[in-house]
Amino acid sequence: MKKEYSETEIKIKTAAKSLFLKKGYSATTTREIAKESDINLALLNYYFTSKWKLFEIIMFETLFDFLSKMVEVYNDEKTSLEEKIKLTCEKYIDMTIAEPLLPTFVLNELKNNPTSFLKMPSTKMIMKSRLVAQYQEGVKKGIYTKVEPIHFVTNIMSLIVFPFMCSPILKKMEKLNTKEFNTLMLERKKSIPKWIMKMIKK
Amino acid sequence: MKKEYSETEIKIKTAAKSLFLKKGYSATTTREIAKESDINLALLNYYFTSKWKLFEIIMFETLFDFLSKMVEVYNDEKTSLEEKIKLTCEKYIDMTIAEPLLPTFVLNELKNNPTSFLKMPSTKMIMKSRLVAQYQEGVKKGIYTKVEPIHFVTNIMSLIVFPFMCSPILKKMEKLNTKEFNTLMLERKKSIPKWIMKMIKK
DNA sequence: TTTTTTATTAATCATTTGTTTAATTCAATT
DNA sequence: AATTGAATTAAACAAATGATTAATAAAAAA
Repeated sequence: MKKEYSETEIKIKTAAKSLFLKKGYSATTTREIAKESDINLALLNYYFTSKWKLFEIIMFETLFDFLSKMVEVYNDEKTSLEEKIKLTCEKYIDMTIAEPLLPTFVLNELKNNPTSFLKMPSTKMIMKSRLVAQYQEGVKKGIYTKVEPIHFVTNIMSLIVFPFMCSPILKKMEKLNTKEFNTLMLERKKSIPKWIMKMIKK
Repeated sequence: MKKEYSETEIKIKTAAKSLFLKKGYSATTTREIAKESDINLALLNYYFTSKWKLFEIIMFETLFDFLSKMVEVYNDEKTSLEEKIKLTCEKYIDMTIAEPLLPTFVLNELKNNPTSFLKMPSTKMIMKSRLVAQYQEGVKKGIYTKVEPIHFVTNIMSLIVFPFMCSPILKKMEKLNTKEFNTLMLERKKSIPKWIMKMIKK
């Protein structure tokens, strides 16, 4: 099913992804991609047909990767609701520290092109996940306060991801360098699960 | 202090802002702006020197507007902490429903150009606001659990703004049209203050 | 009214952009 | 060694883009 990429193709994809993340689709030129990946300009079209096709491939893989990892944690049969939230925080905070430009990039390009990328199969699986089921069981038992599951899921991701998207502002407000900012984000691995549990408990 | 803009300048600025919000800086062309505002292409440079200068003006005004409104609520002398949170939610959810593309646009362009826009004076005023002071008083009194004020402030904005930035995903997940999505967001006017209070209460 | 300044226009310029071409090199197969 | 197909290259193309020019129209000042 998955396509095997040659060395050259990987070089192109890697450079293109890095540039797309930094500058967005429109501001990135094919010549920059060629230079960064150290290949001839024509090879980009030779292997990927067009800048847009290359972008679509990168976007699809990035989204697919993200959603798969999400669904994986959410559907774990062994873990409790609270553990799932903890694991989600740990995983995504680490992931976003490693690739901090990704969330803003994805959401921005998704805004510019809402339809084309959302054929993602895994999108809907989130609402049918074990995590959501466990929350709803808790509501039935009267342990948790009832809100629409979509709010519950959104809140978790909001508290994890949004601070990264605000990093330019937060860094300015608190005079933080990247290392200090990351320390602040790492603190949230422990705090967010506590906050979320407090939010839903009666 | 503030420049008086002519009718033509306003036409240009309005069209430019709308296009920048929709497609971002790079994907917007000067010819599109001219067409949308129904002015001659050369007038853009006549009044605003360059596309970039025009963009800077729009960006500055947008950010200034946003931050001013924020600081205004945060510094109200009459309201309690909980009331401030409620007012913030109401104000920003309404604002973002009116201009849903703004947050993603701002954060994305800020990412591409972290330095140039962050001369904003009001940025640092947030941490010195009455809202933060009131929270810290509560911590001293032992009513609220102690976390860095920056987390407290970030959490509020995260819960308000991030769901809007995810609207393409949320709409897809729940098969929502814009009206239904907005209803969902309006629900959060009441929920977010409750959640935040639960988060900070011991 | 005449003059001067400001606003608007169509046409053009120099670059940049994504993409294609045709030629060449390289590697594998016969 | 000769042949074939894939990979790589430099050069070029056509369209688009930000910006400028020089001429004209409109408004304001004299």
